[in-house]
Amino acid sequence: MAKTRYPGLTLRIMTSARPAMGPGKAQLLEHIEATGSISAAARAMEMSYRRAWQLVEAMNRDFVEPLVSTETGGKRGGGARVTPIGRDVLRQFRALELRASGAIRTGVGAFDRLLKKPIKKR
Amino acid sequence: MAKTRYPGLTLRIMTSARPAMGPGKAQLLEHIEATGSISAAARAMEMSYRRAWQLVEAMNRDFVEPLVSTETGGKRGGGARVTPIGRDVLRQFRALELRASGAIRTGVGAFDRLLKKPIKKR
DNA sequence: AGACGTTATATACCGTAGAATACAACGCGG
DNA sequence: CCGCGTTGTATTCTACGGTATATAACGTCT
Repeated sequence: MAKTRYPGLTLRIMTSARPAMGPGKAQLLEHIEATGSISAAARAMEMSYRRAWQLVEAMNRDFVEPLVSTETGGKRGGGARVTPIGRDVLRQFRALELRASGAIRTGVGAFDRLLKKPIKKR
Repeated sequence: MAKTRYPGLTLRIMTSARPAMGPGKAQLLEHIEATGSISAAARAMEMSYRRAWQLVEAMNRDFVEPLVSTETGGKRGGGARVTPIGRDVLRQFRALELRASGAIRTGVGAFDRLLKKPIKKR
């Protein structure tokens, strides 16, 4: 999964009520896509299973269709997959991050010079 | 003070350690500028004085010069003013928000159609 | 039948961010 | 000299987000 971060900014898409998509949920979706499991994704992110599950539940609730489908039992004991709309949401969000990041890149430099510690880059 | 929000996104400028500037601190600066007092700004935002003061302290610590200067005693009992660099930081941050918001405006529309509840607008 | 690794859910616990409260210092004005 | 409204600081309390833990249901495989 992409470990891409966008230096110096965090972007959150807000609904009227609460944050619908942000860096955390996006990364979780990527880990679920990579591992096929909520619990494996949670372990990879060093996040409790409960929290990961709650984030998945929130995403499935807030969007018109579930972003993650799950099944219990079976060969692997169960699993989770990112749905087509889930991949779509993820791709769109990453694109928005990139565009926002690109739009402010120059301005961030001036801002950086006013800070003691530099902007987060990695 | 400007009550401008940028529909659908929140932007935070991150240093290597922690968020250096975001919607909350920006709004606090505007209230301090408008009222000439940390406590009045806190009351206006329905925030505890302590929290407002901590945010001011963090900003004064993280930037090369204080964004807010204060004095105790005197006619009004004391007060706080946004320094020139403080106004500069605020202006730059609001500009960054605008540019980021503008850059993703079209994409946010597509995102919106995937959400049950619409994007925050006000 | 039983073991395994998941999802799904409940419950108890904890760490900490923030609120509430209290109080000293300051400086002007009555 | 005292009161007022600040800043600045310490202390206590509370609400809550998140962790840890336990357990049930599920389906496949041995």
